[in-house]
Amino acid sequence: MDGSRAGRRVTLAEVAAEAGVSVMTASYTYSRPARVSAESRARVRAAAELLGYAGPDPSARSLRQGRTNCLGVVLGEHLTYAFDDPQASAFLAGIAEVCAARGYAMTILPITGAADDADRVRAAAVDGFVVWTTADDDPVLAAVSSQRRPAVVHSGPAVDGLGLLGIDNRAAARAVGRVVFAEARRPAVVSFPLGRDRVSGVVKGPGPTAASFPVTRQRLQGYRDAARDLGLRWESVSVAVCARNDRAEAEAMTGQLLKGRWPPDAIAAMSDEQAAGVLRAVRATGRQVPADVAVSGWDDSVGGRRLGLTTVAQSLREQGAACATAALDNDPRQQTAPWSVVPRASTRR
Amino acid sequence: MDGSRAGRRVTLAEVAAEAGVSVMTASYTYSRPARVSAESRARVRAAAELLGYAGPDPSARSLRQGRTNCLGVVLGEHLTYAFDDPQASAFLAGIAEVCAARGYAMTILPITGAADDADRVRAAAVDGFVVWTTADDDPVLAAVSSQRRPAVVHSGPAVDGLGLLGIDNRAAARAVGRVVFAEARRPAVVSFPLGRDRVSGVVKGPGPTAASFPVTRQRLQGYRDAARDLGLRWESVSVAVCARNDRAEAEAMTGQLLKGRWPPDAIAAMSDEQAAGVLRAVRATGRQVPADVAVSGWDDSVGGRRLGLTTVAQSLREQGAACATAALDNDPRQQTAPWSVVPRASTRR
DNA sequence: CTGTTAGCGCTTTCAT
DNA sequence: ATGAAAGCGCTAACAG
Repeated sequence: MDGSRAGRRVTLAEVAAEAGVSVMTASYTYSRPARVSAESRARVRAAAELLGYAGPDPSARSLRQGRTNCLGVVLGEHLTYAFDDPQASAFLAGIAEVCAARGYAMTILPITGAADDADRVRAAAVDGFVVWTTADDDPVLAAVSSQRRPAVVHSGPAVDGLGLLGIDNRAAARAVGRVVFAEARRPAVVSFPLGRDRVSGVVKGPGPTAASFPVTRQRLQGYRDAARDLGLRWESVSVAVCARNDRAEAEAMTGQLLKGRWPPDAIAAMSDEQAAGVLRAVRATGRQVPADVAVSGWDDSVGGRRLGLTTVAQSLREQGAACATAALDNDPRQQTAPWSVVPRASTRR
Repeated sequence: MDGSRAGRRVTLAEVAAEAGVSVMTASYTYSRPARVSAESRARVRAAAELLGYAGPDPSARSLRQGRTNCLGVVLGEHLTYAFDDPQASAFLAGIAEVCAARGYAMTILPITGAADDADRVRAAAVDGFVVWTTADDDPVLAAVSSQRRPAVVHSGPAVDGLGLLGIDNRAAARAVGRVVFAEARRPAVVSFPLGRDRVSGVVKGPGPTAASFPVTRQRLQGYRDAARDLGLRWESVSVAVCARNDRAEAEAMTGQLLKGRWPPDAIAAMSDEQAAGVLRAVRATGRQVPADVAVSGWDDSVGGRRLGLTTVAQSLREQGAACATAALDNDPRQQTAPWSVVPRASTRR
């Protein structure tokens, strides 16, 4: 079972000896070749080749230089799930772009929701962190914060001393809510989970602290603002909380809403993915969109565009890039990213 | 611009001094707490808290222990694109799963296609590599191979001494080709790019060495096998080579094929994403699927399922997990993953 | 352009 | 249960 690729390490000192030069000449051959004569360089290269030296040991170099050239990415409890979420993937792509441009590697930390997550954050050989949005009570936030390394949290929660970057979710939800709830009498929301327990179910007009995911909380507040702007009672608005950002679950939850005593005539979802499920469920009951039920999504995805979904446009890719830049530049400011409402045929105006 | 999170490092020695114990007692407090008396442990913890010590420095620990607890992932020239590709994302999710379970971090290397890619591979502080399939002539393969660390290449090219894991693309293409080309007289293929230059265009019956991406090459060979099995001349089969795995480009290329003098009556694509574009282009000309044109995809994606696409099912997620396991276990074997043809309504039988 | 010295922060080894 | 010594492999700083 054991392969042959565990050979004893060759050191720079051995290469230098073989080449008949000092260790520093060998070292400079790799780190600053211009400072070494062409002849020495050639001898060092030849010796390295002969001995099978694969270049300076990265850990030793990191220890000496005091930096790793790695940016850490904390995906909260999502982990593998993040790769399934197109928005999270776009965010990672943005980080990857910046890392590639600056010669940094991108270290994704294995968060699982278990108690030892904090240890893993502490054990990460990285120069800074980008944290994908998580819940207020997520212990990895404290672990990141206790490191003396720059970190930026995407979309919250805000942590003292750490950067924060994202859109104004409340304002965006209010804006799109006004569009989707226009001319409606029984608005409803299909929501992301409220907290890390990811309990699903329908609640009525949840209060401003019902959700511990800041993104969910702020969007709910924005939808509430929109409802009130339009003279609608938030307290009677049904919010179908889904455990995951998932088309199938949104479809099932919408089916429930439509079977209720007060079937909604406008549904604001929190992603285009969810909204696609909402559309299916609405049409499955023979209702027309937007005449009978208006629907809005979030994220302006390719799929949503095809479905004619009114949505909130934002660039997770650019936000990922901006988070990475801020983390690598040790810039702990709060930054606000742009967004816009894209009205399409799924809403009444 | 500079934040306050660049404080001087606190060392274990300082913590030990503050706690009034030896450095080793402080060290054991972190690495093997059971070997330290409860009292010493408490004093060390208190001293660490007081001084703001965030735990042993990962680079120093890596240097001393000779391992990093990081698995490197090489995405070839794709990099950011990999996050857009659902199959690559699934593969990464599989790797992430294994890494999380074994307490490893997952380091994605910043490959850009530039000349310094090899340096970056060499500079990676990782214990092993998983390489996402690339072209025969990709220089990062040599860079990975020259490291004395275990590595597994997904789907090829095969590299001496490195592990190899993937499905038998040729056999799978032959099998699905027999289904989609059945009863056809003018089969065609919508293909991934042939080489790293990613030139697009239509070629006729390309030979078995036309492609330097092994996956593309093997699938083309399999489609050729299938054509010949059915008594069709491969030399007259049009292969529309796309630059990217992308719905829009496949749609455009298919449009070209259908406008030609010998419009195809069966089209085998290399992904469900491409096949979705093929379907749109076919239907845009008023043709029926499969009566006028049979279509097949590859990967058994959720979207493909909805479209009723005949396809090849494989689990990239499981393959990612298997690659990670093999790399971490230093197991350089060649392993073959399972696949199956899923016949659906987009083909004639 | 090249070499010497010192030490990055930690853990292995061996002793007590 | 605790500690002293040694050194992982490399490069910053300085001297020649």
